[in-house]
Amino acid sequence: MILSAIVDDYIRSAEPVGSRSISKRGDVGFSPATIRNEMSDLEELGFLEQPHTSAGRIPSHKGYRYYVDHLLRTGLLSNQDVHMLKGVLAERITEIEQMIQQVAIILSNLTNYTSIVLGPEVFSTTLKQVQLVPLGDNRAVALIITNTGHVENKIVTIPEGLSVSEIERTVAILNARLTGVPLLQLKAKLYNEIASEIGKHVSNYEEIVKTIDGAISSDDSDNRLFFGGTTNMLNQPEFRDVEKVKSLLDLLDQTDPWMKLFANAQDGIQVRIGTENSVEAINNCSLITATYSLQGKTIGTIGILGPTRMEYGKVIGLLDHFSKDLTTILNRWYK
Amino acid sequence: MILSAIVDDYIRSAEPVGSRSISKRGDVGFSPATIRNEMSDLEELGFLEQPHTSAGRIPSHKGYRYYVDHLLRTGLLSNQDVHMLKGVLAERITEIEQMIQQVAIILSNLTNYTSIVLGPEVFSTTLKQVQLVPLGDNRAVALIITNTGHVENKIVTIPEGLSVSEIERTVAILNARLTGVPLLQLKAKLYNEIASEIGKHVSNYEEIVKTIDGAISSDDSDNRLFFGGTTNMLNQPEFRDVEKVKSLLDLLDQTDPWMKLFANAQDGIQVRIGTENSVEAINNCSLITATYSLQGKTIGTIGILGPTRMEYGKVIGLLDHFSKDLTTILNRWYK
DNA sequence: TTTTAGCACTCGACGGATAGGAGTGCTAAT
DNA sequence: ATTAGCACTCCTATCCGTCGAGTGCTAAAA
Repeated sequence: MILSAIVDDYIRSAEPVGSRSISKRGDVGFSPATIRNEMSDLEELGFLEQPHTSAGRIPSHKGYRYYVDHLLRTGLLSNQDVHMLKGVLAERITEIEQMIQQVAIILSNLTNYTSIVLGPEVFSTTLKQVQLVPLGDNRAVALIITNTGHVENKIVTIPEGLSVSEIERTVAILNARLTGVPLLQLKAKLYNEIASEIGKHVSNYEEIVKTIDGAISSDDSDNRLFFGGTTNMLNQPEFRDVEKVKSLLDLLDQTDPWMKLFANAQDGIQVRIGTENSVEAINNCSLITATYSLQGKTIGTIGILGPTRMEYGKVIGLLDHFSKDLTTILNRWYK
Repeated sequence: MILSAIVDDYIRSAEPVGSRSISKRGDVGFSPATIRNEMSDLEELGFLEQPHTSAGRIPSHKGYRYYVDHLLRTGLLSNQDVHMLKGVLAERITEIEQMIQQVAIILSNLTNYTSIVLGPEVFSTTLKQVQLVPLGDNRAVALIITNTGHVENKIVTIPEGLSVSEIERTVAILNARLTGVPLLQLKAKLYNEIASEIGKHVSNYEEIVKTIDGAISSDDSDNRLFFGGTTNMLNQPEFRDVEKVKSLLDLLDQTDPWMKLFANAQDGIQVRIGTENSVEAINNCSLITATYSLQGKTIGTIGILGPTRMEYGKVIGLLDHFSKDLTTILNRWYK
């Protein structure tokens, strides 16, 4: 009970909390002296730490962990929040990416922290259709359409001396053989199986295979990561130091670290506190993530990054609600 | 000569410069006392200011302006820089936007300031071709291809009860009548001229005009602005205060202010110092811009944002070189 | 045995005082 | 016209004393 009170207080004030202020709150019916004794014990057990002698206590990582695992009462969403959520998700949006970006913005607005949203994962996204649209000048637009409704276009140069019927046949083969194949496997499949088949129908197939290769090697791996409210972090007192701001912003500019952080995401809500995050720049932050899915398969992650001193209850409640709503909407949409 | 020395020194050290340190530099052959007299005069004329009595002087906005207009010797690019530049621009890139983004990154790396690049302007970009690619399910991908080589795709829902030939006819009309029209005028033209013509050939033309409208109203106005090295600013001593960092970063998140700042860009290099920028958050910054063009028409802007205390000579030289190279390459490419 | 009151002690934050130094402005000499 | 010299100003850093929040311990109370 005392640990819970300390964490709550610290989350609100960002300052070491002393025995007297706990006692005065009313929900703990003990005198400061008693609380002091307990706090001393809690410190010995590793749940609290003291910035210096004769200062109040602040929760340690272990303390936060215990708080999250055992003491937390997940906050219910306010009506206002739910209403806002409904409004956004109800909008008819044609592309999944637009929606994802919207989600990132809303999340950061509601929490005042930074949100990170990972769009549909490449390895569960499959090819739905390939289209080639001629532009003249030996150029064409290759359209790669995925099962998540995303359309990607790429300009390709068509090899010399290829007849229209040859091109049509090639596209037909691609569609027949590659539909339903995960994007990540396209390349392997192209070389292992399709290339030879194309060779049967088309003359200089080496050139054309190379062209296809260029078209399908997607370069949008970094388009899948969206951030919202990056400057919200600057409001937190733990980022009053410009050096820390810089290292965080530099991190937000990169893609790789986030992929690693999100890679081992299990289904459901996950809370990683401080050094539990493998990236050093956010060792005094906590990252809470939730997954969303399509047709029973997890396809993406939404997350909130805040200081370790973040409002776990509220954020967990929000992410839980959000991820479920997102899943529902996506599934209804793609039926 | 003395003003020049003071500005140079201040740019390097970021600290008020005194008479003694100027005298010691050697290139001004006077004693501190003489320099003091001159400095006093310069202050009276408004070129210098004193943070407080008995501190050194720093250049005022007027001082910077005079320095830039009359005293500046544009720094030549180092061989290294030129080489790096060539390397990037030589790469064969299929989309103009990729190149623009590359440019932003390189600029910020070379200068250690923040770069802002405005891609091909909507009002000089014209439509080259419209294509409709059916997806099944009453859905299709509309492709909008511009003269700058950019392809945009949008998913549209085709109104019920429209025959294939009707659709084909509609697209043919669009291509015949809209090719060469600036993107910004598409909408007006659609309603004023095309709608009635479509009406002659197609039954429920209201629905289809609405669909076309949805497809051509581009939402990528914010895709045209690229930033590079946003965190570079944090290295500058004038941004040791988190509040300033926040107001700058908030500004970088927006699009509108930059459009306004870039709107009245004339051809060639333009230097705007401090409060000459209409946006308050960058009143202690300078913005240097240069334009690039295609077929003689200015189509975009590249710029560097730094503290007023920025290395004008180096940056101006770099931007000049860069914008010319960019123009050359673009023109060669689109011939 | 648990809880509480009392008290001495610690340590950081805040404020005033002081010394040092960089730089100026003025005057008189060169 | 330039320079040396000197008094003066004002910022910065440092030291020191005070204040207050908070602890830890001991002894008394429940």
